[in-house]
Amino acid sequence: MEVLMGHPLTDDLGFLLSRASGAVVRATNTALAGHGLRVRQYSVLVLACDAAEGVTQRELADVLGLDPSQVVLLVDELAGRGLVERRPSEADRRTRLVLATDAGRALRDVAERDATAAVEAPLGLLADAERDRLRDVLTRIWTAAG
Amino acid sequence: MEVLMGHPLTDDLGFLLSRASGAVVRATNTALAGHGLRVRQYSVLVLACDAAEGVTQRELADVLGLDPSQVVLLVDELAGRGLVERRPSEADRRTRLVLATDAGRALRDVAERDATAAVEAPLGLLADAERDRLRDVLTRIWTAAG
DNA sequence: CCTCCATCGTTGACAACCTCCACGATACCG
DNA sequence: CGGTATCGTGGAGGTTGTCAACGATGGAGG
Repeated sequence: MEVLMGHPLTDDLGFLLSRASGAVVRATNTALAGHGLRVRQYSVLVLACDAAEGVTQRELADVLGLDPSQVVLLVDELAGRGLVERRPSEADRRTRLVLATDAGRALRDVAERDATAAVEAPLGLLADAERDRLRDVLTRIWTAAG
Repeated sequence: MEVLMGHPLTDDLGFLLSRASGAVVRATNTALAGHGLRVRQYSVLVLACDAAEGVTQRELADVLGLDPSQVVLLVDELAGRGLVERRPSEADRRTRLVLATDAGRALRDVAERDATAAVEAPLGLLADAERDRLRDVLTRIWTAAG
């Protein structure tokens, strides 16, 4: 069918996706700048804090949708600040488990407050049901694109 | 209340947004590579084709959420390939209107097919109602973040 | 008319990011 | 034991994001 609609581009889901994502990332970055963090680093830190047994860098790359070589640099920066540490895995000596330090967990807690506050403006106006629905749709898009 | 939920990061809308966006942009970029286009350029081209009277570069920057300096380079590349042209505005001589050429419109048509086909995998599984809802939510996020 | 200030496009510099390729070390399979 | 695959790492090259200037033009107020 595809009869006349509004602006072709502002109807394109891919465009709307990247534009909204850019805005949110921008806001989060400025909020995290006070802690010397960028969103990428913050994401790695959260994942490290979240995994009691540590996370493989390969797992980080898969979850974040990044190239493994990027993860190396991110973990380097976090480790250089003592927020995470690399521990060799006993099960598979190729992998190095990334674990959050106490300093890392502490920073994550305070940074999380600022991060959520920063996206309160764009995302806060969504109803709870809408947020759940959006979460579901975005994860489905991600898995379908894998 | 904020009681226990799933993975903290995979519940973060900002993260899900940027991850899904990255996947879609990646797919679109590889699809457009055959035409020598990237998503940015393609977006500019679409907007230029869409505006019969031409678009100001400032308008392009606003709609795309980009820095004006980026728009300059994008239009340069498109103009260098004869896909768009810059015409001085009579109303405001500071601005230069970006207009699509016939070649630009022709390329846009064929590129659009490949672009939509590329995102068919991640976005095709969404029902029409879901897509409308997603469009609405994403535009609201964008305007709220402005 | 003239002055002050805002806006548009443009340029340049710099950091961040993405993509790809290659390598050593280790694991796994036969 | 030999061949193949995976993990982390490094490097190269291109793309994007951010910011600060600058000249040219427009617009408002005296």
